[in-house]
Amino acid sequence: MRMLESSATFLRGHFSRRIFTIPTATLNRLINDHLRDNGLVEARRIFNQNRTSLDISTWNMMISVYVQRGLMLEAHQVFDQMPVRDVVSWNTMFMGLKKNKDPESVLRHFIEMRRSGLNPDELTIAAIIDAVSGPGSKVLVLQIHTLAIRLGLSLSAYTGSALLRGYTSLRDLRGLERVFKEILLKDVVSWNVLIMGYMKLGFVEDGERAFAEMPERNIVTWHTMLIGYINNMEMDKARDFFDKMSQRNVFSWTVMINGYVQCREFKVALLLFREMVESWSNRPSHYTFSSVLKACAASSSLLMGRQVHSMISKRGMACDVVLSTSLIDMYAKSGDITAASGVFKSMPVKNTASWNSMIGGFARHGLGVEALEEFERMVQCGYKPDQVTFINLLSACAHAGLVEEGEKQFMLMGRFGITAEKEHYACMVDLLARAGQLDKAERLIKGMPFEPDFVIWGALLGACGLHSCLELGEVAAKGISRLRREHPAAYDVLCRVHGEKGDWTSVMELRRLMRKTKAKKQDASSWIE
DNA sequence: CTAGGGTTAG
Repeated sequence: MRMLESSATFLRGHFSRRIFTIPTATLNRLINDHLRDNGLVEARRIFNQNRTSLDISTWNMMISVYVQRGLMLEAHQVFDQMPVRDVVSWNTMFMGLKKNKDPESVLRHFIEMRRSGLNPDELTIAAIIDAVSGPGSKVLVLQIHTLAIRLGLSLSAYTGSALLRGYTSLRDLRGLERVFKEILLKDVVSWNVLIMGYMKLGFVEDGERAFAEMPERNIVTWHTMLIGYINNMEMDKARDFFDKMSQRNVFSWTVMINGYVQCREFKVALLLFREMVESWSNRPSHYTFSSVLKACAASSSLLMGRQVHSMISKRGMACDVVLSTSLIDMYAKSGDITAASGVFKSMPVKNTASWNSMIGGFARHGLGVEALEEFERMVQCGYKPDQVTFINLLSACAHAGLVEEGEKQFMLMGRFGITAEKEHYACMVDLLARAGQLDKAERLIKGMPFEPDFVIWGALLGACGLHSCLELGEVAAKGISRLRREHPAAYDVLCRVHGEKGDWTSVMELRRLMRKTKAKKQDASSWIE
């Protein structure tokens, strides 16, 4: 390190007096050494001082470093100042923009690159395909594919894997298989992406066939299959596959546990987590804990949640924003609002989701005033509320009977650039109807910019039950039955209840059922039997 | 000098 510093000083000293060129390799090594030692600032200084004699690879390396650290502003700055750019410069920028989740910019820059007369290479094609992949961009994927063919790049495994992803995003099975056949030397990644494509399109058996046929497999292959089974809701196959895996790591366990969470098998998820911990084979990661906390929250397993919390602390695991937010949610959903608030207060860094969890927690506990206060603090701290914030806030008002406050917040949503969605209207209908302002609720429904859905009619119906308003209740019930084609299962429930005319206790029952459906909650049950 | 595939929060 000292040697590096002295050589930097040496270089600086000479440059102020004379002009001579340092070999590119030396400069690159010097800058690189500084970067390795975290001396980004120093590296930049050397870079700036030799600006006039820099080799293009040095420029590219500088961009790459910024990109890798997520400093896109700096990367852009260097990129803009380059006297001349090559394909590597562009590719590095594409990767940065992609990491920054800015596909439009990737496309914009690509057009600019083409205008400058440079030809794309494999990496370029891959980056562009990823940027234009998605529903409704069929033409672009096909065009990039055409371009790749014209440049003779479509046969490579690298470009091929991107094209496979592109056709998967178009849900084009034929295209997927055609591209795969075109790849000259198929490597393990090509096969993995093919399997992923089959699984995403729902062709589980084709995925299995490819898995059997492929010449070599790695752990990602196994994970691709596992995730494929889970997303196709083949939980038995997934578990069977998981049990047969020759090697397992944290990722494998987490995927399996999270799979059970996704299909609402919370107890099984927690049992598997326990198995993982007791086997001492792999240490849970942030991902694992996050999934497990979700399972605790959804099954109101407060004791288990507390155990997980202390596990996180004992392991000295950095409690990041995501994990803390999971903890808040877990505590709030399993009834310990004090603990939720404690975690929230201890967070050094918060984001919108953390605030939402906290406000949602207050709502759940009927603490409308606290929710409103927390919302005020959120805005004062400069955090931007989003759709979810207002759903939570309005439902807090509804639960606490704060009609005027709720109406006020509903009106103020636009000031934050948020337009009211169905969920917000549902909260408002619930709020007004519960408070007995049934006419107002009805008028709100009529004035909505969309058709009322099951939840909205349900809220109204329930309140009609509360306030013994048969007439409007009939309207709501009819509204629900009109939706029967969309919600056959819900209609069944309704018919069962509606058979007993005038029995509003049953309507309350229905309303409870509907609320449960909306909240996607499992029956409250404890981890400790 | 750039390097493709697998998972988290409301």
